[in-house]
Amino acid sequence: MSTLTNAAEVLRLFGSGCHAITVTEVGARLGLPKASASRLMKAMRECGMLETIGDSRQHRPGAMMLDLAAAFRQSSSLMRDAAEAVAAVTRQYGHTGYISIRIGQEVTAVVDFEGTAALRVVSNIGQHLPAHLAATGRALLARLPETDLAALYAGHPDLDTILPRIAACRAQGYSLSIQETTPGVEGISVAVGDPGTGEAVALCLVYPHAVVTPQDRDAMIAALGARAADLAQRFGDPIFRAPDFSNRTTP
Amino acid sequence: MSTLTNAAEVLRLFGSGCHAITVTEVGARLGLPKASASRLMKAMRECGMLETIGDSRQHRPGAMMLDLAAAFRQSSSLMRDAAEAVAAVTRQYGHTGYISIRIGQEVTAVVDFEGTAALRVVSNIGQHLPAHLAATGRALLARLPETDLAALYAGHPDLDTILPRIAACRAQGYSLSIQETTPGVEGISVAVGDPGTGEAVALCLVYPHAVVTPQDRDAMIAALGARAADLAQRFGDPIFRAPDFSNRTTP
DNA sequence: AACCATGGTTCCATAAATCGGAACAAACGG
DNA sequence: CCGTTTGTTCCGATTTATGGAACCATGGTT
Repeated sequence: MSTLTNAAEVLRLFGSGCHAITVTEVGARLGLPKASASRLMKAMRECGMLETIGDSRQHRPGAMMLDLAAAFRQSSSLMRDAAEAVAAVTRQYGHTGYISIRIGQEVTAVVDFEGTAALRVVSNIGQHLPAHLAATGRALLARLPETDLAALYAGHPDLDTILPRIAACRAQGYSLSIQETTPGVEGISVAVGDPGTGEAVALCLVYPHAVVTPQDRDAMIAALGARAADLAQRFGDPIFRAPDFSNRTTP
Repeated sequence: MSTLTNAAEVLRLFGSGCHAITVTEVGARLGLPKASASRLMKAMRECGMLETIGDSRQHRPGAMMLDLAAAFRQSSSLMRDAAEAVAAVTRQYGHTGYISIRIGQEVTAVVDFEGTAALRVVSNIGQHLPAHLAATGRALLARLPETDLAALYAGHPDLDTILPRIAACRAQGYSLSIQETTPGVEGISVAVGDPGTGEAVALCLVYPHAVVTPQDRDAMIAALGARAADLAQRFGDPIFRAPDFSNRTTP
């Protein structure tokens, strides 16, 4: 294994809920001798990929990662415009909004806008969720051709539940999640893509389940859908389908 | 130069306003033969540090950088709590807020909260500014002992302007920036640190110059100062000084 | 359609980096 | 103060990177 690969493995350790690591921990989790872990992390510190927290032995990603994440977001006009669209809807309704992308079977939030309502959901950027268990994920999966979707989830234990659920999202043009990942939290999502780059993003609004009536919800879905439709037209997305309540299959 | 160093150099190219690069461009800007640039970037792609945009030859940072930036933010309870504090003030006044950190002579925004006011400033995370030209930067510089400050700016052409300006910030306990980096935009900032880790962050509010009266401004400075004072007490920051309008030296 | 120009990849011998075990140093906790 | 845990340095053998040149691919132009 080369240095670069090992460095990437170290960085990957920060993936889910891990904010700080030590040399020993890296050695243990990657199966590296501590000499190698020590040398590697020293090199990573010296080039800015890692930094120590204060002068403790704890390491976190270097501050340069802030710039890289920003570059990632800015690299796609779809993401920029989608963020702008969600921000507008968030301001209109006061509920937290964000945009997500799918990577394989997972979704990650890219940008978020905290709501202003008294009861609001605080979203957590950088957290991965199984795509089929999130509104954003299903909205994105619904964009895949049936064959790709089947291939992606081939052998998955819940395959029989997943496919029809995605199909329903495809038919109704939006996706809904009621207290699925977090108790009391409900979310709606609509996806749009850019055929020029092959990217797709999900626009999403989350709010406390208790404070929103079905009528409010439909209004927000329509608002999100209208913004997404605008994006779809501007980017020439041939897959986008606007929310259609007559095909509603969710409560 | 080792592979890791070169990889870091490549990533650093995304630093300021550059969202996408090609193999040739990397070769040119780093002075690498294109064979090396090609091999390096291929390796970086394979380990997730880079990805191509669509199937073009443009590269951007890998999606993993989103997680790393999130880990960076979450690694510090000071940053987390400061973000929470700014979010509260942003909701209260409707103006965009963010927190920044200083790295050498520069400041970078870490988290931001977009305002809700009709006229609002859209902040840009991941953008570097010279610390002495930003409200956040001066608030952070004012935390340095005079000797460290002088050392940091030794030989700087504007040294004679910078030092007194920082001293003024130190005396009044906050920092003000009127149409300094962006026409029509005004910002206020207060800094607080965590002696445990040696970190310091600046809390900041930005808004259109025209819509805020001096009275409003003082109220917002006081609100920001109160939140910062709370943080300072909880973290045991010995340097923090609350805003003191009797020492006011700015308009 | 053929061509050129640009940008990207592969090949190869040389040269330089990494590898892990073990000894060493530092920091921590009791 | 000492034992324990954690991190760093040293070393030659081995693996890997390096860059020039030749080789493909792509897209635009005549």
